[in-house]
Amino acid sequence: MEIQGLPGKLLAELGPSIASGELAEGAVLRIEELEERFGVSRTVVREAVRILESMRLVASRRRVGITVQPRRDWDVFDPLVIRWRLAGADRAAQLRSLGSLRVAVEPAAAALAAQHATADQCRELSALAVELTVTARAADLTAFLRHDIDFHATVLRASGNEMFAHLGDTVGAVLTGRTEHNLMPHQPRAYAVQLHREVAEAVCAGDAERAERAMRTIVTGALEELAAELG
Amino acid sequence: MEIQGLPGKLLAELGPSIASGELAEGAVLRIEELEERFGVSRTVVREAVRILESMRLVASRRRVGITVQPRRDWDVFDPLVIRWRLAGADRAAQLRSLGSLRVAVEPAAAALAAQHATADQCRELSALAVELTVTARAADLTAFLRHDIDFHATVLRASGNEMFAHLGDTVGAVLTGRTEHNLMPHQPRAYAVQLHREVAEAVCAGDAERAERAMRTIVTGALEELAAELG
DNA sequence: ATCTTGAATAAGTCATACCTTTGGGGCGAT
DNA sequence: ATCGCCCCAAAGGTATGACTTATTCAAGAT
Repeated sequence: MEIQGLPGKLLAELGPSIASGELAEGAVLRIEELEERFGVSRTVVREAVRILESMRLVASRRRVGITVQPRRDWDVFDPLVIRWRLAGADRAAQLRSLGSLRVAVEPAAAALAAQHATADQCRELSALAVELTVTARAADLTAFLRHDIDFHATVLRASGNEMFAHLGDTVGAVLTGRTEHNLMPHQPRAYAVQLHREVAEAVCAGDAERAERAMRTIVTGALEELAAELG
Repeated sequence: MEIQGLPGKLLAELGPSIASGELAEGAVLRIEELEERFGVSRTVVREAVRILESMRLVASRRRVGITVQPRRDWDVFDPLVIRWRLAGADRAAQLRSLGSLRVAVEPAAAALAAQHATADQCRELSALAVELTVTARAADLTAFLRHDIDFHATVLRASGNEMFAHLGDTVGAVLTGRTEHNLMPHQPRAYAVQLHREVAEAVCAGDAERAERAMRTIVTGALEELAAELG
């Protein structure tokens, strides 16, 4: 759990309820009601609500209560909101949004990585590319996933752009979700693995254009598979 | 102010202090100290701190206090964090990050917009392109800025991707900051204006490739100017 | 019908007491 | 002198009750 303590418990309950649409836009909660429902004090309820408010999932107004806000107001970049949506009924929409985001960001990150990656990061990318090849061949999806996440996170980090770097976890969540819901081929496609190797090579060689192209192929491929899977 | 009430006051003070580096990584605050400093109750302090914690600007530990977290942990996509950084000593770095993000996202958004824009959005884009032309010629920077922000926000919204759409405000903040700090030519370049018209046209014509290319030219140009300006 | 006013309601704030965790110092054993 | 254990104090975490303030809604006046 991200946020600790009792407020975290409330969040873990309320956040997903709202993100999944179970608590629809306009639904009203009251502090007192939440106190009773969770058996906690006002202090705790208020802190949890404040956090939801800062994510714009809810708005609190006097004499009215705590009302669930329309989706378009939600802070869709908040890591918790993303996780909650991925876990619930909104999963498909969230995956689509993130898919497009990846298509936009990851190729650009790869290009920057080719210019800014440190020697260590190059070594790590190369090593991860090897691991991907090995685990793909062995059809070890768990290890493959771990290295795949690591690979993309490393590229994003190597871009030298802090905002790109922060998308590492989010991309990780997407990949995890994809594997968990069997949106992945039973054995990773050799072609995709080959592209990862190419990204690693190009980044290490400082070839921004090739890195970008290879990465774009990877993420557009992923997006297409996703679209096919989700209809 | 985004977050209302007394906790908002604290945030408005603490957030910028941290974002600007005035309160450096590792600095320790105590609840009691903040109570006295701001003349508010524990409840209020705690709620403000909770929010800072959810942005990962600080972490709270028993027996230690509230410690400022290293930059790399910050939730750099949080709109408030972005605004605070833009307002303070971190402005240059934040603008650079956002510049790269724009280069990645806006062309992709323009391409999607060409496929998904509604008739209304097309009309709005066209009208805004006209306004840009007019206000640029009149060297009315204020009106130009307003329409420029609106233009980019509309393209992002028209992409049909909620995450892209949410970057509208952020891009607006960047453009505002650029104008306020005279990082803009005294009169908007005719060339840039022409590119906006081209984006509008291409989007309305459903020509994704041309829309993407024109938008890419705009944002890479902005990034280059920024780099030149900031060294 | 419209405006005013007042009462009811729910969030916002405060003060205080108490619980829980944890870092660090002191003490003893080795 | 060093190591390890234990206990205490410090600071955040939670609970509670009283009070304040804003806001809605409706009743009554115009």
